[in-house]
Amino acid sequence: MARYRVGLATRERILEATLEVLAEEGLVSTTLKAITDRAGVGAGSFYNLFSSKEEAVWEVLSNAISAVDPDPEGLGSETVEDLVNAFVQFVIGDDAVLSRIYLQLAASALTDDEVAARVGRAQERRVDRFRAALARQYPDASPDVVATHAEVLVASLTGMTVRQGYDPTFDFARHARLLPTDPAVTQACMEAAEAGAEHHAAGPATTGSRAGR
Amino acid sequence: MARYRVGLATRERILEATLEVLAEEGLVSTTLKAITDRAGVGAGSFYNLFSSKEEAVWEVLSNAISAVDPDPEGLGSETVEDLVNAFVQFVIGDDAVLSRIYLQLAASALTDDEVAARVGRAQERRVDRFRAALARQYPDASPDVVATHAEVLVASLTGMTVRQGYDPTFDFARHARLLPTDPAVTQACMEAAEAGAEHHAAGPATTGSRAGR
DNA sequence: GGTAATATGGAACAAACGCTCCATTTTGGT
DNA sequence: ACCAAAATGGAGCGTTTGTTCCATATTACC
Repeated sequence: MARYRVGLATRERILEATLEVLAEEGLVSTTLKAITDRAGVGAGSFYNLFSSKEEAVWEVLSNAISAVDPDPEGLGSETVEDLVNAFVQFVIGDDAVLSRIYLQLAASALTDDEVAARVGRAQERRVDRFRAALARQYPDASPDVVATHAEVLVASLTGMTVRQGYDPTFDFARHARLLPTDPAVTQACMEAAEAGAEHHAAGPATTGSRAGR
Repeated sequence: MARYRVGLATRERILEATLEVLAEEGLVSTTLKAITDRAGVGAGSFYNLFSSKEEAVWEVLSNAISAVDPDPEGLGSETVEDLVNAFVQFVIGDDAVLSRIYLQLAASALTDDEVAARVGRAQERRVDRFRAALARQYPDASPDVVATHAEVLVASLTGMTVRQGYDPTFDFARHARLLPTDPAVTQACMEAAEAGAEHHAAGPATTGSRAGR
């Protein structure tokens, strides 16, 4: 829709404004007026470049989604530490707005199937990369344990991102780097859980079954 | 505002409808018409009982927030396992709508300071209960390690709740129960991280410092 | 059963929403 | 310099939002 240089320039300006407004106002509260005001353009200019508000928003959101897992070049040699560090950068780095938008997305996934599908795919890819890195670093661990461990790892990072969202004093980087990377931890937990389940099956067991020291 | 029995009854009906609509439509997309239609009342009746839409919504949200940590009676004797099980019930139990609303809240905390404050307080209470339970079960662990472990534990559960949000096939209960409850895990991670940091300080270290198997 | 307080549904309101339309200006190849 | 194509800002469209107003119906106490 844009063929002159000025048009392409304002297009970029609009996308930038959309990103900022999304981060500040949230996904549903982002209005067209807020976008055009910040970009310094009229509604006519906007609709000359985008067919709808949704189109501009989705273009920004797609970038946010793919920005979670950067450096596709390092695929196949990255370590778990590398992936965790990339996640930390995503949350507290220069482009931290993206992680805020990502959380908005996760919330709207609850009520919007299309969003759920896209976020789900992105998250799946991320878990896969963690799984691959874990399998590379711990070749002796069983695939099942590695898969579960990757799942828990990504979930923990996501949860800390939420925490960081409403509590900016939370030391995200420190906590993120303290997550266990060794699948042996998960293996131990699985065995403990199994033993606990048997123990549970043995006696009727009240809800307050103590683990003790 | 309600003094007759019929008034109190419709008030309850409206709150119930609000809860349902909130869970289905999300926090921002919940409209007054959706609420009144589902409750089967006119707008006049609504404003006879509530001074604004926000008031009804907040009343429901407050309940959702406090429902995260039930059974205040068990305070002081509950185990970590108990707390995890309570969380699992919160997410996949009969009142699972509440966990959906809770996620919506966490997202709006990003753009609304009042929401952030309330969610933050609730989360703090929850971490405290985990910390207390951990300290009870592992009296030999250092308070600092226990605190960090509680933080990581709650974050992991929250992250899994997000996961469950956009992927209903995710086995929340299984993964939740596989989380490490022993603070020794966190302690080991802290020591490993410290060693890694020293190692990092020693050599200029590329981003790809391998952990090895 | 009379009566004042409360409850009820729906018409009507102003504000905000996404979007269209259009007169005007700017662009870029000739 | 010319001119068709593209870019621009803003008035205004229809719709939806939360809320108010009010005539009527119901309630509960004497």
